Amino acid sequence: MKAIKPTTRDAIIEAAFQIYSEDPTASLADIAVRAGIGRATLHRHFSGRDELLVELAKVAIKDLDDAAECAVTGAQSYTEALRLMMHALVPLASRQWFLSQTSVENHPDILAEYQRQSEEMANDIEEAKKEGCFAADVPTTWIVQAFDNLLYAAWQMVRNEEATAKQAAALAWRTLVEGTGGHLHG
Amino acid sequence: MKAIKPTTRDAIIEAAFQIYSEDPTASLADIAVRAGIGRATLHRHFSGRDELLVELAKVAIKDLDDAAECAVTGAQSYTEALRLMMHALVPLASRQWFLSQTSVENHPDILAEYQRQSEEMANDIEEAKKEGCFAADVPTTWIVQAFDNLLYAAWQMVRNEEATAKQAAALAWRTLVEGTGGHLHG
DNA sequence: CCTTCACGAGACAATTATGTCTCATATAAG
DNA sequence: CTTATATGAGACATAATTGTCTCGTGAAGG
Repeated sequence: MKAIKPTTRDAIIEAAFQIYSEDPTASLADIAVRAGIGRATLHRHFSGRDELLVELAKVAIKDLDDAAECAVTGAQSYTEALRLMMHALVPLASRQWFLSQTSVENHPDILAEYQRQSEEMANDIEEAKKEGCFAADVPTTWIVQAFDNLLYAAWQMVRNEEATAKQAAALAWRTLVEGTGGHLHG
Repeated sequence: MKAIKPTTRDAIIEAAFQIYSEDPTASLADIAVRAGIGRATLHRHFSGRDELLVELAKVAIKDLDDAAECAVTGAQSYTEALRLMMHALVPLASRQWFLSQTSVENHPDILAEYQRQSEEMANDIEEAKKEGCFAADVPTTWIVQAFDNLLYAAWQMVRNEEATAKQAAALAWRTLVEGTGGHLHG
C-alpha cells in the first residue's frame, strides 16, 4: 500500500498545480493527461477530487514553508530574509497561487496552517519595518498583499519568458521596497 | 427580441463577474442564484456558457476602456493619467481579473481588443517613463505586470474590508512608484 | 522462469451540469 | 378587460464528469 512509486504521485501533484494555475475548471482527465498517466491511475493514488485538493494544499504549504525556512536561516536580518524569500518563492508561485485561490476553508487543520503561515509573514514584515526596510505608515496587511501579488507578477514574467526567475524576483523586490520610480526621490 | 429588460441581463453579468472571481468552477445554476433569477431565465439571455463568457469579455473590455478613457481625459500628463487609472480601475478589478484569467483566445476580435488595450497601457507607461515617473532601466513589461497585480492587491484589500477603494488605490500607486520602503532613500 | 505489482486502456454506472421545453403567473401597455 | 412579454418553477433529455471495475501488459525482483 505504501510501496507506490513516488514519482507517479509527484507527477500528478505537479501536473495538478500547473493545470490549476492555467485553468481552474480543468477536469481530472486533463490532469491525468498532463501528468502523462491514465485516468484510472490517478484514482489509484487519490480517491477523488476532494482528496487531491487536500493533498495539494498540504504539499503547497509544506513546499512554501520549506522554502521560507531555508531562506530565513541564510539571512542575518528580517529584511534580507524577505528578499531571499522572494527569490525562493517565485518558482513556487503556483503553490502560493493555489492556496490563495482554493477554498480549503472547510478543512480546519489546513486553514490553521495557512493562517499560521500568513501570520508568520506578517510578523517578518513587522520586524523588517523595525529594521527600516518598510515605511511605518504603510499598513502591514498591504505589504503582505503587495508581496504576494508582486511575487505572482514575477512568476507571470517568467512564464511569459520575459525574464528569468532571478531577474523577475529582483524586479519584484525592488518594486516592493523602492518602487519602479525614477530619480524623483533621490 | 431586443426589448429584454436590461436590468436582468445586467444582473446576470454582474453576478457572473462576482462568482467567477470567487470560484471559477461555479455552474450556471450558481450564477443564476447569485443573480436572483431562475436558471431558465439565464438561458433566455445567453444561449449557454460560451455566449455568456464572450459577453463577459466584451463588457469587461468596454468597462475598463471607459474607465481608462475617463481617467486619461482628466489628466494633464501620462503619469497623472496612470495614477487616476489606478483609482478608477480598483472597483473594476473583477473585470480585469476575468480578462487576465479567462482564455478567450479563440475569439479573434476579443483577443485583438485585449491586446490593443494592453499595448495602450504599455504605451502610456512608456510615455510616463519619459516624464520621469518610472526608471528607465525597469522593463515596461514588468511595470505593466506590477500595475495589474498591485491593482488586484488593492482590490483584495477592499474585499477584505481592510481599506476603502480610495485608500487601497493610493497604496497601490505609491507602491508602484516609490515602493513601501522606509527612509532609506529620502 | 515465475510472481508480483503498478500501470494503461477501456467498459460501465452514477452523478452532475447543461440545454430545451411547457405551464402558470405577474406586470405593463393598449 | 385584454394582450403581450418577461419571468420562475420544474420536467425532461443530453452531455460531461466522476468513480469503480476488469483485463492485459511490461518491468522488477525472487
